[in-house]
Amino acid sequence: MSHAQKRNSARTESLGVILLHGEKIFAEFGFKGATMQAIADAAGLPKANLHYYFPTKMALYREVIERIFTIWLEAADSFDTSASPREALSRYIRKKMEISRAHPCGSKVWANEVIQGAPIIQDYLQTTLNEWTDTRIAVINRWISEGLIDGIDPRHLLYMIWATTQHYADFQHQVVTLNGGNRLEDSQWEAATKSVTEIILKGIGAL
Amino acid sequence: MSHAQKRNSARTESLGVILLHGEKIFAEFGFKGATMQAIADAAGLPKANLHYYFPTKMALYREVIERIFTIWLEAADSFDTSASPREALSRYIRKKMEISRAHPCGSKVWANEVIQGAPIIQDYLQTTLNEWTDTRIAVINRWISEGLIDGIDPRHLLYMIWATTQHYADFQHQVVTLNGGNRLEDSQWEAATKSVTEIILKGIGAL
DNA sequence: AGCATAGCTGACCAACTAGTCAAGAAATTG
DNA sequence: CAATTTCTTGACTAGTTGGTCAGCTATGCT
Repeated sequence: MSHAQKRNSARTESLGVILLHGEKIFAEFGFKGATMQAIADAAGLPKANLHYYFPTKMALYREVIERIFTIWLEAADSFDTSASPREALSRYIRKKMEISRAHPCGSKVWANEVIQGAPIIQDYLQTTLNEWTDTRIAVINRWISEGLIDGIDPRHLLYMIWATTQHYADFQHQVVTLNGGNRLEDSQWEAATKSVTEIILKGIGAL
Repeated sequence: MSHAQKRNSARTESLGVILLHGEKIFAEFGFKGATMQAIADAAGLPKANLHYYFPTKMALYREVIERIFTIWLEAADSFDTSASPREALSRYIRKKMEISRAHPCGSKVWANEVIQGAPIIQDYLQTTLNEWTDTRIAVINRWISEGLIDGIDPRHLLYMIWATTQHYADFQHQVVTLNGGNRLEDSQWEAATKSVTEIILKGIGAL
């Protein structure tokens, strides 16, 4: 490894560790409840080091939110508007379930943020999310007019998909507790994904 | 009003105001993020007055949680195990939607608590909620064996109902933003309730 | 009225928190 | 090697927070 790479990797490594544990602590305590000291302890770094990379707690929080939003956008793309309802929704639901499994803390930070009135992400909601939602509503309405699915309200269908898939991340603790205290296994995640997909697809007459 | 009633009403009134605004602030900032001063300001009382009724912030929080749990138990009872799937689930979903509308802050506090790993309500989850869930799973399995609904996994059906109905409370801000910034009207709540009920009932083959 | 009790509150304190800073360690460059 | 830049960190500060307490007011009782 060259010197340049060494230095660069030191920065990358520190940034990664801080963001990873920041996400965890913000997920657990919300913005106000999380402390820089707690994040520093979790990351195994002195608190002053965090302030070297992120001038304020808010700056770190924004970065964490930004990353989650990027991941969310990837899932959004999997909602293929040119596919059949069955295909498009199956893929979208599966992708959302995978994100819930791979990034539960990110989902929790997002949930916390929205519960608290979305002080930071308000602009995302009004612009990007709103536009994305409108295009998908149009697609779903087209499906309805083409007789591919029942005449349901597209908005409530989207809410149901979001709510249900994110439930497995945000309410992870409750799900685990009701699963006898054991984390969901591969097969249980697969079963959950299939259950959710089947009920929703059949529920809108897409089967 | 008699003297006894006056004194008693002073206590009742103060307790009610504190619990009401405590719920609001805890919903907005989580346990650690909420401050006694913020609750006091919201309630229009000096902070010391809160400590007269509740010795610690934790004691106030527990009381708030307790009240929400009571409301939740009422809804749980509306899941009539002797009714048909169609009737039992329709009534349960409607009740849950009504609670989301009438007690959004309570729902948010519950959500925050679960997201944070349920440090306070862990025992509720393991005992009361676990038992309630088991009895309902048994009922749903009976419906399946009687051919009244499809052979779905009861657990995931329950999660879907919880997630979707509570979404309208917990993610209220997101729902309102995507509704052009306007709170849902009576007719929109009714439409949401019907959409959710229809998709789920049809989705499990109960229609 | 006069005493007793419940309810209320301003002022205070010890603990904690975000953010600063100066001094130094490590890496990079010429 | 020496100069320069990047990175790291212990120690500090100003502001905030949960909780206390002595004294106050209002209510209830006889």
